[in-house]
Amino acid sequence: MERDTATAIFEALSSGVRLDVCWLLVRKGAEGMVAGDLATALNVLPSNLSFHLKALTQAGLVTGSQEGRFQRYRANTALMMDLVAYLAAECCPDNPGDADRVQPAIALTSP
Amino acid sequence: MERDTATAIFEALSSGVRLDVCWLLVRKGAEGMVAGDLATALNVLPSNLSFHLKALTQAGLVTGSQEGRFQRYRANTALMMDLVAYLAAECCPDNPGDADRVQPAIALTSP
DNA sequence: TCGATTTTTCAATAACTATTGAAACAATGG
DNA sequence: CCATTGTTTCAATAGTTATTGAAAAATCGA
Repeated sequence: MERDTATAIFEALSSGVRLDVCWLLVRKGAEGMVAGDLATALNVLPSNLSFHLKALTQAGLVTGSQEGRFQRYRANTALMMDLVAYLAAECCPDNPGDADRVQPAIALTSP
Repeated sequence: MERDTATAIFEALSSGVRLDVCWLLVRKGAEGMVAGDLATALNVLPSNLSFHLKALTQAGLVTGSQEGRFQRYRANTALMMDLVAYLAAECCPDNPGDADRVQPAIALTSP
């Protein structure tokens, strides 16, 4: 993962509302959630949620698809896992340069 | 890790300069780096670097210690690994609720 | 088609962030 | 004690971000 991609994703995750959206959508899996239900569940104004969903979409963390007059959003778990791998690789003190060796960094947190 | 802690860390990592600082300090390990050397290595004005180091310190990602008239900074790799564990736990679609099962999320990126 | 529903866009505002150069502060060495 | 070195603070500026309510756009059901 490139540095600018990483910073864009981190910026997208730097808001409580957006973090809530992401983790809620992750838990919903392939089913995802419709914008209105997300707004209700998170107690956020629809216009404000739309603002945050746009940011998350531009970062690639969620995708939206139209269903009639509803807009369904789903988490991009593949990108999220890419981020985990990137972070693990960079945080591993004896960094190998890419994300091939993520195990050691994880092992230290859950031996 | 609590949500507000996570958002604070993500915000700290949402700048290219701060990301560079973090990964450079991680690679330096316990030796760390002096502020001036960091500024030179990253080609950033000292006053600007100080601004970013302050942000990273407040987020807990780096620590500073005085050495004579130098200020040495080191990465807080423990917190970084906590973040990896948090992310992995939240991104794992069948989220167990905490960071105990990070392996499955990793395995998908490097089978 | 008409009215209702869902979502996005827009405008206005307030607050925050990054950058720069100058000044201030702190510590050292002569 | 003074000049120098390293770092931080400050002020000014420009750009960005979050929030709200109103309006607009899109879709559906009757």
